[in-house]
Amino acid sequence: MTGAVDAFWSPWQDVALPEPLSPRVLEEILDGGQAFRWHPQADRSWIGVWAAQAAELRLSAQGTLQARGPAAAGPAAETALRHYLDAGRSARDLADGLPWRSDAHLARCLEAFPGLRLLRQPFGETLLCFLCSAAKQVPQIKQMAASMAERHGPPLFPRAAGAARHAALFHRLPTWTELAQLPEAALRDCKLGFRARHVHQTARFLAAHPGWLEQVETAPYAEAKVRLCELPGVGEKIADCVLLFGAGRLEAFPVDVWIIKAMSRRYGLEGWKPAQVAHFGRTHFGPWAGLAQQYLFAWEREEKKRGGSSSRML
DNA sequence: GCACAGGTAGATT
DNA sequence: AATCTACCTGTG
Repeated sequence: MTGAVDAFWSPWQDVALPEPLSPRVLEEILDGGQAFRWHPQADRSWIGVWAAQAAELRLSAQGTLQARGPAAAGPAAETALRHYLDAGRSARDLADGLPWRSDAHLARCLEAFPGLRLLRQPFGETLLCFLCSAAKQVPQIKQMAASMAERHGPPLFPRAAGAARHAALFHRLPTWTELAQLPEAALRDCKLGFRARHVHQTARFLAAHPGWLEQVETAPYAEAKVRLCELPGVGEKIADCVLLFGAGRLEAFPVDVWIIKAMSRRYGLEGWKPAQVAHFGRTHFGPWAGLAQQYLFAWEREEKKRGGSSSRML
């Protein structure tokens, strides 16, 4: 006998991942700056929404991942979740292709976050979230995404007992077509600030160019990046984030201030410009440079959280 | 009160 | 071609 509240969710099911995860690594995957729509719950589970999908994730004591979705979502949801998590691919095997044997710092990053993986997020909403990311920290980006979804994205499910607790959560983000209908002021009301103009103009551009986004998503990396940079508010960093997190292009190597600092401190690249760091990263880390970037990023964030003192020496 | 934040684009050296 | 600066807004 389960209560009415739990009738909303399907039973918990194992999600077979190639590697077990620690709570710390799961947090880094879901809340470490690649996705902005996962919310930690009091019981250490995570509730998240992507496209028209919703799921709750938790770890067993053994570090295996378990998931449940809205009962109404049906069996296709499991396939969608496995794709989103890129569950068929081993993060360890992928990371093994990085030059950790000759790079001691990278080696300790890989060791510190075993199983850290890149998500396969929907292309369009990855673009939207990273257009909002300029000069913002993760909690604020999450706030903007939540606000846009709640106000301008339709609810995923009819009101149900279980959904009521998280009613505000269970909206999908507005599509670019829907965004094109909104006045810029509506986006400013979602706390986007000057990013509202970028989102608005991008939406208008995409509305005027049907199929553009789909073409860019499947174009070769170099071409896709050039095209993305044509959008207002998209520069090299955001283009690389969209391609890495929203199109599975592991050769994309986004260079933000964290990576500048990391490369400066750990690799002695003091005073290097972003474009120089990007070139170094691509050549040093190789075809999966974007994966390396995620490990480096996780390391720096962790150190800051620990109040790392070495970050200020030299 | 004010600098700063996971950037970009246009102006100014 | 390299280096400022404005752009919104919450947080410290």
